[in-house]
Amino acid sequence: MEKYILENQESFKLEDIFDCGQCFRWNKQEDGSYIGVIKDAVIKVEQKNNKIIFSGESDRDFKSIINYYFDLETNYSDYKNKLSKVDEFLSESIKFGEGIRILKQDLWECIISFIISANNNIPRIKKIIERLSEKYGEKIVFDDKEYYKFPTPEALGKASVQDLRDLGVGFRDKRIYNTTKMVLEKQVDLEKIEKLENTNLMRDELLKLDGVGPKVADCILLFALKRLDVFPIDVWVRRVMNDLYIHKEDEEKVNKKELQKLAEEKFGSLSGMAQQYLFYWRRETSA
DNA sequence: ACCCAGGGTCGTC
DNA sequence: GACGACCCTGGG
Repeated sequence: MEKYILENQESFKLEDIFDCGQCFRWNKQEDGSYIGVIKDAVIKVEQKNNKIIFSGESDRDFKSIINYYFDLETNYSDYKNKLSKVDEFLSESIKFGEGIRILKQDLWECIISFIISANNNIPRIKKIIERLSEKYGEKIVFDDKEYYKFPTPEALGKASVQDLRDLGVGFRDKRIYNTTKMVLEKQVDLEKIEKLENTNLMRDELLKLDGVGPKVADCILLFALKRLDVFPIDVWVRRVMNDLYIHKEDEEKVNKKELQKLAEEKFGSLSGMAQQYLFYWRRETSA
């Protein structure tokens, strides 16, 4: 068992990081710690006073996995200072979600996870991803309990449309099936996407995948490819942006272009960060 | 029991 | 560009 301890780490609260909607595979334990699977490693994180303790096992360098995944080279104070100056709403939302960090998640896992997220709710999304991993992912034993890696494209490629439907993914069965095929056949080359410089070129590639529309593409860009200039618009973001800035009676009539433009003007290259603070704030504070 | 919404996308018009 | 359909589950 390896351990890695951080002291006085700025911008790091487990609840904020794991409950802000960016990831689906971290589960809170009874003692307040969280356990999750990062690629091939099961990791446990606990936060006590000013210490953050990571424990787990991995073939790769434990510290570098953590440093990378939790984006520990980035200083979030700079982001927060800039965004807090935008207006009182941002300042308020940042105060609420001060411990948020944007995780650098696996691209493939992120693609499938957000295809599943379409017109779905978070508890169900998490359950579906667990079932997919149990059935098609490799087993790992940690602390005498069983965990499962997220399935590789090759492993998931063994599932038929019907297999997926039987697992409870619903109408997303064909989308997952088709996207897996496209990735396996390299009609969309994930390694190439990761090397692209331009956000729009990356998005164009992602949009070729079945089940990936503008919203899902932007989530993938933000949560796996670390593009902070995107602004994923879902029902919650539309809601909070309308309440704060637009004030239309019927929030469904707020169009996406208007919101994209507003985000670009107000948040610019930090739009993705702003989106997370606003989303988390609005979702957690509304009954 | 019934209705509705949930981190949208797709096919069709 | 607008519109309905779409699996399933939890909550009112």
